Amino acid sequence: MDEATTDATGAAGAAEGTGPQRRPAPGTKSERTRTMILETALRLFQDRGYDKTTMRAIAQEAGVSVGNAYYYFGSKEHLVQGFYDRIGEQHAEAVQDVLDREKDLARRIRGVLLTWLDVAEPYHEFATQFFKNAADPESPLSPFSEESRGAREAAIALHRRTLAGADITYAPELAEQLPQLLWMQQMGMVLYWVYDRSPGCARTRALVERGAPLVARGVAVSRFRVVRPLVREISAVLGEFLVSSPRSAKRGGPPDAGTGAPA
Amino acid sequence: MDEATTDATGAAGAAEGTGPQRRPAPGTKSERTRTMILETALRLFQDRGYDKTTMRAIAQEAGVSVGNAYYYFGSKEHLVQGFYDRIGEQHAEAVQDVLDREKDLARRIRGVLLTWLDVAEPYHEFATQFFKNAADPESPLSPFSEESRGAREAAIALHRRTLAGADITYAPELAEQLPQLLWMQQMGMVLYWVYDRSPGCARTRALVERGAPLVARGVAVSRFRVVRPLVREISAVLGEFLVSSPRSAKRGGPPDAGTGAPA
DNA sequence: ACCTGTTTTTGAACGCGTTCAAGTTGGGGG
DNA sequence: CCCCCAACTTGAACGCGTTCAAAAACAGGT
Repeated sequence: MDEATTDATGAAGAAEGTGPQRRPAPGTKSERTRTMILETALRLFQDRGYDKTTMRAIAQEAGVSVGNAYYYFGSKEHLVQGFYDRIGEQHAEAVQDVLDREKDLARRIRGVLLTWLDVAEPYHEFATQFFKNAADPESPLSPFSEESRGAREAAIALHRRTLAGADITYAPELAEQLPQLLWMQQMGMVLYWVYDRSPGCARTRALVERGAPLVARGVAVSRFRVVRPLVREISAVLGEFLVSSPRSAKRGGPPDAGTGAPA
Repeated sequence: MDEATTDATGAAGAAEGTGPQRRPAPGTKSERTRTMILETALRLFQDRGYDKTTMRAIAQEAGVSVGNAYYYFGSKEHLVQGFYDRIGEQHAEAVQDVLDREKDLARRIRGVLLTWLDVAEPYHEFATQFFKNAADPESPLSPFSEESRGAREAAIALHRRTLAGADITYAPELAEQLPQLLWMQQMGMVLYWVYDRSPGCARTRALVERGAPLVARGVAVSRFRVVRPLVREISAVLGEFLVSSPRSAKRGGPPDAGTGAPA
């Protein structure tokens, strides 16, 4: 947190820490140590929960020293990044089925979201515990952070495919922002999911069942006369304030979110 | 966090901790100590930020011991609750002006939100730091938590007045959920605001300028034919899944959120 | 005044995430 | 073979939030 203290050692003086913090060449011993630590951490997280898993325990279980873990991972939070990627990949794979089969937008959205819930289910309890870190704007775990960009764009791309393969027409002005909107809907669902304590996350599932057709209808309705100016304006605002994939992050503004209760 | 360890002392065996944790009778010495600690904490938070303010510093500055601070406040987070109430009250007061003057819904919403930004501005940096705690479902700071219920319902009531005093008609089915929807819009804005690093939070203000009329128009449009079934369905879903003021919290489901942008 | 029980207050101690100066290893040039 | 520099590894130590047994202050009742 304090950049000042970091380079107190002087010495190398390299900007951001001394360690590698990024994957070393595969096959090397270093790489094996790294994945050993990561695997151990993820396993313990899942077993005991995030808070109850101590860095000391991770290190011991992985057969290394505490300091060594910090050589490869900047913080405890950085260890969680693995989950993002893992879930994202599994989701993308599991969703293929639905996208191939279904043509109806509502069904596609429903399928994509429910599949995500299936994939993420094992991590539910664990997710609850580290969710707070994810919400911290400074944290690399934030879905809006630079570090999460990869996972985020992959997810948005997935929603683009969801829309592309559906047999509907909607206001063309929305074409660009819609995938992001769907992604935000997903983030909303995740938020709900994190709070959800019903068995099997039944409530979240119910929300998806009800919400998906609703969103699909909203999209379909966007081409009608009465709402057209509204849609046009919405589109403009979204374009200006939404998380944009290529640009932003340079400008003064935040990475960001939307106006409130969209979807 | 571990209830088990708490009553290891046995003794009193009272359920939730030994201390009072709620306001003692006013006027007593105890009460003065309590507010002394609270005031000191809030001051230091604002001066140095949340993370850099240590419990030891708070205790020392307030002229008590660390343990004593914990006698009155269950945790560091509990000390922040004061901000919620304070901002809420100041907002409610500052907003009166706008609600008296304006009749147009868009202007009213705009005014309410911008006023909030004005009131909260001094705490922006500080808010960024403890926002992560607020996002934790377990935390008493969560806007959805039981402990925040008071502040939350007050805020929703404020939005109810915002709607009531406006010269528009909208789909009657929405009457019940609309205030909550506006509250969620506000939560969305807060999310954006927390991430916003532009000077004077100009971007958040711009978002409000653009978003407020948009939301107002959305509300107005709700009475048209084409969207009527959609509105009806939306209303039903919201009613089932939104944070409800009186009920919920008993049922199996989560305290919860809506489909859209998180809080 | 004194005993008695409750409320308040203390500060040392615990376990945690994290840091750092010092150590070990490994491999390439003399 | 040895030396050297970088990559890697160590574990004690730091500062934090939090806990707890014990001390102090207080309030009646006798």
